[in-house]
Amino acid sequence: MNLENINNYVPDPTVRRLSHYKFLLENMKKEGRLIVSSTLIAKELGFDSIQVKKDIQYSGIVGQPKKGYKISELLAGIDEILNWNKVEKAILIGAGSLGTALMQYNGFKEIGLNIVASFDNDHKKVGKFVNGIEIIEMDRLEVAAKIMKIKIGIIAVPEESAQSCADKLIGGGIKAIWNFSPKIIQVKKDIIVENAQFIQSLALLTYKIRVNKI
Amino acid sequence: MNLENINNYVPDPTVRRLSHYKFLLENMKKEGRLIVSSTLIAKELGFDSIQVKKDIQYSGIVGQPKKGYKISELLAGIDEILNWNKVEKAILIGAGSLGTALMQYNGFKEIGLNIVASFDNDHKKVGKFVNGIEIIEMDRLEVAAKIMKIKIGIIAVPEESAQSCADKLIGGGIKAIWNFSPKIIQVKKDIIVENAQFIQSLALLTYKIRVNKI
DNA sequence: TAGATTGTTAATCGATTAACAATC
DNA sequence: TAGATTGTTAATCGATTAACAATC
Repeated sequence: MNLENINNYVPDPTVRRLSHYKFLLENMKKEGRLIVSSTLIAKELGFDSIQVKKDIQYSGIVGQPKKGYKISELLAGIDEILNWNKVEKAILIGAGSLGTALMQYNGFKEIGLNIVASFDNDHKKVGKFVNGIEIIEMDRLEVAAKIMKIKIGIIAVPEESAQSCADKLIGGGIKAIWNFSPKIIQVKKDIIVENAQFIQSLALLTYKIRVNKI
Repeated sequence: MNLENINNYVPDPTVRRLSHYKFLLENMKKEGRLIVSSTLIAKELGFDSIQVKKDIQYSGIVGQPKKGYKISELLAGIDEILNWNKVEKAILIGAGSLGTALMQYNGFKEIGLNIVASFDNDHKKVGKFVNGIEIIEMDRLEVAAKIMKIKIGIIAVPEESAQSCADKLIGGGIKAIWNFSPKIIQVKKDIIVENAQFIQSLALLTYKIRVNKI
C-alpha cells in the first residue's frame, strides 16, 4: 500500500454509497435545506445510520452534536473524495445503442465527466453527432486521444472487440478505462479498469429471486 | 437467516464473479475445450486462483485433482446458482435512450431474461416496436403486469419519476425491481431491488484516478 | 513417480455493527 | 435540562487468503 495515499484510503463500498449521498444531498440543497443528520440520510436511502456516520468520517467533515452536518460541506467533501470537483475529458468507443445512451445522458457533466468524442467503425455513423458529440472513424482514435491528451476511455462495444478496443485506447495513452462490455479486459497493471457490466447486477437480482423463492 | 436457504447462501462478491465465469466458460466451450482448472480461469480473468476454487465450491461441482473441472458441469452449476436456467418475463419502464439500449441488447435472452413489453408516457413512442418489443401506454402498466403475471420490472426513467414507477410496478404485482435510475427507491421489504446505477461504478473509477494521481 | 491441482480447514484482513462518552 | 446526535474506540462478522493433506 502506498503510504502517501494511506490517509486517503476509502473502502470501495463507502465510495459506492457516497455517490448516493451526493444525489440525495443535491436534492435537499435544492429544497433549501442547510443541515442534515446521519439519521435522516440513512432513513432516506434505507441504509444504517451508523454506517452513514462512518462513511462521512472518511470525508473529514465534522458535524455538530444534536444538529448534524452542513450539506454544503458534505457535498464539497464527497466531491473531493470522488474527484468530482474537476472536469475530466473522456472518449467513448462504440456508437451503438448503449454508446448512444451514454452520449445522451447529461448527468455526467454535473460530476465532471466530459465525453468529447466517440469512435465507431461503421461508416454510416461516422460524421454524425449525438447530443453534440461527434462520431469519428475508429482509425483516428489513437492519434486523436494523444492530441487531446485524454485519460479516460469508455468501452461500449460487443464482447468480441472489447480487448482490441482496450489495446487501442492504451495505445492512445489512456490511463483509465470504464468498461461496459461483459468481457474482462487484460491490461498492464498501471491502467485502471472499472467494469460497469450490468450483467453482474442482473446476476445478483436473479440469484436473490431464486433464494427468496419468488 | 432462513435455515431452508442456508445451504444455498452465496456471498454477493461470489455471485458477481460467477457471472464472469459464465461468459468465459461459454467461450471456452465454443472453442471445444472440455476441462478447465481454477488456475486457468484465474489467469484469464485476472482473479486469484484460490478465490476461483472457493467460488466454485459454492456450486457444489467437484473436480478432479491434477485435471480440473468439467466445463459443462460448471456451467450447469453456475446457471443453477444464478437462476439462469429458467426463463423469467420482465417489463421495462422508460423507452428513452437507456431503455432502448436495454431492449436492443439480445444477451438477456441467453440467460433467461425475456423483456416482453415496455411502457412510456410519450404518445409519440406508444405503439412502436423496438427489437420486437412493443412500447405501451403507461396507464396500462398495472393491468398488463397483472394479466401477464410479470415478476420483474426494469426502471429506466429519470430520477424524478423512479419512485412513482416503482409504486406502479408494485401495484401491478411485481416482486423484483432492476433499477437503472440514480434514485434509491423505497419499497416494502418483501420486494427485491437491485440497483444497476452506473454512477456508482463511475464513482469508483474517478476515486481511483484521484488516489493514483493519474 | 513427480508435480499440479483439488478439497478443506485455519488464519488473516477489513468492513460493518455496537457501545458509549462528549456535546449542544 | 433532557435528549438527540456526533465522534471514536471496541467487538463482531464475513470474505479473502494461506496452508496443507489427498489425489490422479
